[in-house]
Amino acid sequence: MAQAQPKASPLNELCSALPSLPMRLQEVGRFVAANDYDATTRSMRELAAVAGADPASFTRLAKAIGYSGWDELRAALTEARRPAQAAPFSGRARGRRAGPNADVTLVNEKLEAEAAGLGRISSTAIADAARALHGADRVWIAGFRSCRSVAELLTYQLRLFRPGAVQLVGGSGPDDIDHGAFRAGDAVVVIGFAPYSTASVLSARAAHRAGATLIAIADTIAAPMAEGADHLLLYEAAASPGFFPSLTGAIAIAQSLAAVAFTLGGAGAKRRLEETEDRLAETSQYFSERG
Amino acid sequence: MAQAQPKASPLNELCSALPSLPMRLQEVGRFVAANDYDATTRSMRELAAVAGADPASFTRLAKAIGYSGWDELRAALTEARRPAQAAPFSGRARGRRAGPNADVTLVNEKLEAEAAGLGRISSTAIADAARALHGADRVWIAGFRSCRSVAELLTYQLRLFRPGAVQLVGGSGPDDIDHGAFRAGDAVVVIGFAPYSTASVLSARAAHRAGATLIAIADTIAAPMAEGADHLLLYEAAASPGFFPSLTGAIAIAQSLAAVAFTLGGAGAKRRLEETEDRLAETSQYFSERG
DNA sequence: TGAGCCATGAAACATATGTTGCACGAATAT
DNA sequence: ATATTCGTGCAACATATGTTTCATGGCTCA
Repeated sequence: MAQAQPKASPLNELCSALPSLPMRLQEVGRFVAANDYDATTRSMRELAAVAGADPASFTRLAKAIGYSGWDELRAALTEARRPAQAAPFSGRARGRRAGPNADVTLVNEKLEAEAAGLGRISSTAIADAARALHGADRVWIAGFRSCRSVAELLTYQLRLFRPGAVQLVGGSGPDDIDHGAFRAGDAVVVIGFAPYSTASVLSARAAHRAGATLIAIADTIAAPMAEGADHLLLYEAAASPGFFPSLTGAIAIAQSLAAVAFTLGGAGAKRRLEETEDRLAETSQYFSERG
Repeated sequence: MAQAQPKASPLNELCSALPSLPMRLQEVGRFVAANDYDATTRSMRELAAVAGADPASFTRLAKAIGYSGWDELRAALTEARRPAQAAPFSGRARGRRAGPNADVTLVNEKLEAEAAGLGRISSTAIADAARALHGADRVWIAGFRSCRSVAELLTYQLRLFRPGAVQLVGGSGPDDIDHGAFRAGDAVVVIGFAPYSTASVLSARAAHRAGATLIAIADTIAAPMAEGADHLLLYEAAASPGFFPSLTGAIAIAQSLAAVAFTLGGAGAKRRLEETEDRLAETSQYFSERG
């Protein structure tokens, strides 16, 4: 048992220890994890009353996960919650040398670059495209290979409030691609970056040929699916280090697109969203503690 | 003339009342204002020791500002510091003012918040998880509903250099879920945020039960799939405005995970990636101008 | 079935907590 | 100059806090 986590957050060690604990302590532990702010401020007895448990359980919980008592656990939690001081943080220096922490450095740079990339997305272009999306009779979404995840996310979110009008191109496999279904009045969203998959380019061309509104999400103006696009949403795929282009920007665009389209949908969209959520909840797609 | 500030924060009323207080109470009051976090957590006597004052001063300070005692002041400070609750989906869709550029503003806010959220991802946790991924015999990836897109992206990227070892849970539909397939030595990645889909929670539990390494990507430490997780990667889903939780952070984590796992794979991973790309190119999955 | 173990709740314990009364000293008013 | 008020520290108070102990009930294992 090589538990070599030198400095884990108290909540982490709590959660990882949960499953091996007695039932009651699990409940209490979950309560603490879910209400960690109150755990640090209110008293043990108050917590017990709200959680519907015995005060002693908290002491036992603390001891069960290695602390000397509730006081010590609480102290650890408060320290973990302490707001980030405007600290000098000498450690954040950009040491680039490859050492045992080369991985961490890689991740840091990646995240930094992606955060910067998000800033270069054109919000007006997104708003325009969303209006086009809102006005379309039907919406088709095409993305293949690594872009498939973006396409599916956009499809999923749009379907929440436009159930019948949104279609994922090739949703049931490669044979499901029917570019002939595009019509004038439709909107087609094509997502892609270099190297561009053949299917995405064909989708874009078919959309253009059919007279549908073409919305391209791509990494370059020179992208093949950008030719003849009515709306072109650009993001930086190559900016971040790593072996593979980044999709963070594309995801951000997709989400913004869905969000704006939703607000344009107004009360009707809101109602349909609620209906969908209710249906999901009723069919117990969602998990609840009381199982 | 009544009070000009109808609903001032406790700290504000404290500061505005400071000048008219006795010297010693001013010192104590300033100390409380400067260390309000400790004021809510540490005890009165501890504060007195650090501030170099008498414990009674705190009680007197509270009464001087209009509270019944230190307990009441502390309670007010505690409530003021309470973190903003994450509202359910449809609940947060309301309340957005309609204007000519409301859409653009919405997008801007969203992108800004997401860029900020990326900064709070723990890169060391990702590096650790990637090592676990690298060491695993097989890798299972579970994500459902809106998280499905993240799961698919991670599956796709990992498969590029570990073709046989990576499996998407439920890849061929809901009937394809076989939690019994998890074994010790496997790694299981579960992605989810509130409201948590039942399938994801079941996957996490099955992984834990099977003795597999559980890597959870979630929005909260209190997430059900985080229980018993060997690696917990957190991102901010609720931070950004919009009708739906943001997946940008989860995508960023997935990509970083894949990137680090790839570097750990070394020359072998690089070779397999090249093989995969060559194969895709040969079968004309990729578009070329001369195509 | 019986013995032992463990989880759990209630009550008793020692202690730390917030509060209040008191004494002393300085500043102010008469 | 004396009397009074007010600010301040100290110490005692009543109480709430975290902890521990004990009795009970359910469970497992022999």
